[in-house]
Amino acid sequence: MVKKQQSVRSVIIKAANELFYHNGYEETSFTQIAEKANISRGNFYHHFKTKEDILYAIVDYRIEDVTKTLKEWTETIKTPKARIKRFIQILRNDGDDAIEYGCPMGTLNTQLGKSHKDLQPYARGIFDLFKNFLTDQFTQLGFPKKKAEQYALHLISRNQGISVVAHTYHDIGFLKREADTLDEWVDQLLKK
Amino acid sequence: MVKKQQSVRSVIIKAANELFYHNGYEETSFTQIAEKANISRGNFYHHFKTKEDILYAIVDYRIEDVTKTLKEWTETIKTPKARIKRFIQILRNDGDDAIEYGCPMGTLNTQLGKSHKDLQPYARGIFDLFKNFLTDQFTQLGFPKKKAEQYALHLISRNQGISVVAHTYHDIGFLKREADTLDEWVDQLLKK
DNA sequence: GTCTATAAGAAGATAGAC
DNA sequence: GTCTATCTTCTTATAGAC
Repeated sequence: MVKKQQSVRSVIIKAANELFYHNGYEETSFTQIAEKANISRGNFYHHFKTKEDILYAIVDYRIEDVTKTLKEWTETIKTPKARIKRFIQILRNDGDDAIEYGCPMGTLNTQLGKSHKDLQPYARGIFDLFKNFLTDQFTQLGFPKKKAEQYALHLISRNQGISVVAHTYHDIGFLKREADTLDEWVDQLLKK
Repeated sequence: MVKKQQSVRSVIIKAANELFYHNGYEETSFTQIAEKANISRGNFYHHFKTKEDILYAIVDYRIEDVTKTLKEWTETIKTPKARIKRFIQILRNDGDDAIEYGCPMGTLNTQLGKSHKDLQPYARGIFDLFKNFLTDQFTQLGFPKKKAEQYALHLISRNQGISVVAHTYHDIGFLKREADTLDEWVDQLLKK
């Protein structure tokens, strides 16, 4: 069985993506990325001209990844309510990483909001994917567009807060308890 | 009227505190701090031996500041419920800064959680002040210790989520709407 | 495309004069 | 205590051989 050859560019992006998530953007050097990707520092510059370039590429990579995931959810999960609950389920599934490193989407935005304000609007595109997806679900449940959007942002906000506190306290129990509370919030809202 | 002379150490801490909040820890250089504090780079090292030293000093400064604030709240605000609502009110009062830079407490922890894992537990001390304060209020309202602590963390979590999303979208309307929703949550909880 | 070698600059940190 | 001058190390980035 032949494993599909990954392009060097793709290997670099995946290495950098993980390093940025674990150690932060500013704290990650080209040396580290090159080592993790098993290429020389010089070769790196053949694929990416500046450090910002790779950040853009990483955001694109994540957007592509999330888009694929949400498309799959839409196709395989039948009801809007179940899709909303699937979003909440991310907290439990990725709980260990969230405890250790926070939410990949949230921490990237928080960091860029300080060090690279020009790039932050671009990174916000990942939030938009979830926001639009959730808004769609609430709209399909009969809520007017504006209300649907507010509920979508509310859910994302709760999700982000849980990640921040769970990360700060390294508390997986808190995370699971709050995920349950979020599920209950959805149940209450849709019971009316 | 004579203005009280601030110590150089205090001036450095305040300058660094603002720079760390606005631009991030790793992104702030000694040159920037020295410029803002109007001292030479060399003088800086007379007061702080390493960059970590100043981070510890900043956390101490913030802890002192928050401790003073919470003491004042306890003395001037009569009911536990009103004190809890005062916590929520922070969102509205500091909304403009939150939109621009996020929550000072949350973003510091998020950043240290990546770049300086050893320092993060120290910075968590600021969270603990609010956590203990809110736990006290819920306890005084008759909730058992464990439940009181869970509600305290729930409130902090909601507060953090609101800051992250409001910062990401630079949306003050969202922040105010969600602060109102949090107030309602408290009303509902205490109505029972 | 991939490499080695190296440049140019900024960072944190130190030494020592005043 | 405060300054200027300097050191060392690490960073991003480039040049040019293969």
